[in-house]
Amino acid sequence: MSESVQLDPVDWQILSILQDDASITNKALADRVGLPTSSCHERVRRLRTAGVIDGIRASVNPAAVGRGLQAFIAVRLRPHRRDMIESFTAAVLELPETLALYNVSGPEDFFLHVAVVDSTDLQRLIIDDLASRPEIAHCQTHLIFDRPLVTSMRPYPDTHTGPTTGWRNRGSTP
Amino acid sequence: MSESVQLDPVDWQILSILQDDASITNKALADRVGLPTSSCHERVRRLRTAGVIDGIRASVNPAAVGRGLQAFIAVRLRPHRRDMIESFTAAVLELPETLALYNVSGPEDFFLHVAVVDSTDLQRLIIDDLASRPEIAHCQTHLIFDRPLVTSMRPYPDTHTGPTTGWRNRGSTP
DNA sequence: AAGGACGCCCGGATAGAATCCGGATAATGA
DNA sequence: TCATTATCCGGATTCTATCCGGGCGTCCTT
Repeated sequence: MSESVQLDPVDWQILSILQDDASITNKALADRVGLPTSSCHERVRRLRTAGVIDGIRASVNPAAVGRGLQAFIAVRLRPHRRDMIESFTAAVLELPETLALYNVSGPEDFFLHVAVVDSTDLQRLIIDDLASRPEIAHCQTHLIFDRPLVTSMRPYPDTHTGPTTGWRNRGSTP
Repeated sequence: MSESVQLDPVDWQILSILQDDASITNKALADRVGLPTSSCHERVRRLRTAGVIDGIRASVNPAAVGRGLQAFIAVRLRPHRRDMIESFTAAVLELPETLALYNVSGPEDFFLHVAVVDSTDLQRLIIDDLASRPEIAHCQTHLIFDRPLVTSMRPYPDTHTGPTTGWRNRGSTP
């Protein structure tokens, strides 16, 4: 399912547009990439069934719903036992403040990305919901300044020397 | 623009569905929340113009395009000067490996979220593209195990005592 | 308390898009 | 060179998004 798929420049162009705004109509998308609607539609359908596009999602602006503050909380657990890891992740994913949880290597075990109302709310979250948990040994908080700078999935340039994801090069050279 | 908006339970229900799958048709969405299509459409339109929904985006599965490894790189800069911060962020956002860049408080200055082919590729990225930059004092890499657990933006339960985002409670009680 | 104004809900009509299908065409391998 | 296969592409049909007008409940004003 996640076998690396060969993508040609038009596919990447489609991905670039859809990652930025997937509410565009197929007709407008087709016009922008210079394809008939049916071909464009077929491309998108293929990208979805291949698992390259694994979902179309609405992104909610946390600040617009009163969550003006975001933070990363680096969490270190007590000597790891599988059941403790599972109870920790289950509890964290239930919290409405949680945006994402990353299990990472290094001195910290987890990076927890949260969106809260303000610093008071963050303090409450850490004290009541995290530090009180027995499986947590240590928490370090990193406030996120401004809005995170998010980019989209882009191809390596074709001059790239490392392991390549390949190109299909379907009839693009006249 | 980012003034906190009042949302009722139906709005949150719509947000929950659209954050999970925004490719759903308005008709199907309306059926799931128990509203006529026109009312549902109006709700969604309002959520978009209010900035609560700030975009509909396709999410690309990095593994499906040959980027099987993700990592956070915690970056510490040399004594901060604004121009150095700007040159650093500009350079990082140009890298095709960059997924997101967070400017954070704490001992580290930035968390850089990247998707690369494999550990060799990650090593190349750090050595060639990051450590070589004069404004970077230190990099600490945290490999991300498995797939990150991502949740969606959810409301606080109404029993929540902290600062509330409020409810509209539009005619939900017969 | 009564009146008025505003916002929201809702059904229907129309324009436009998504989707399917068959033939044409180019790439691939023997 | 020829057969095969995958993709491209145009058109027709079905479904959807979207707009519009009326009705109703609620809140504010006086």
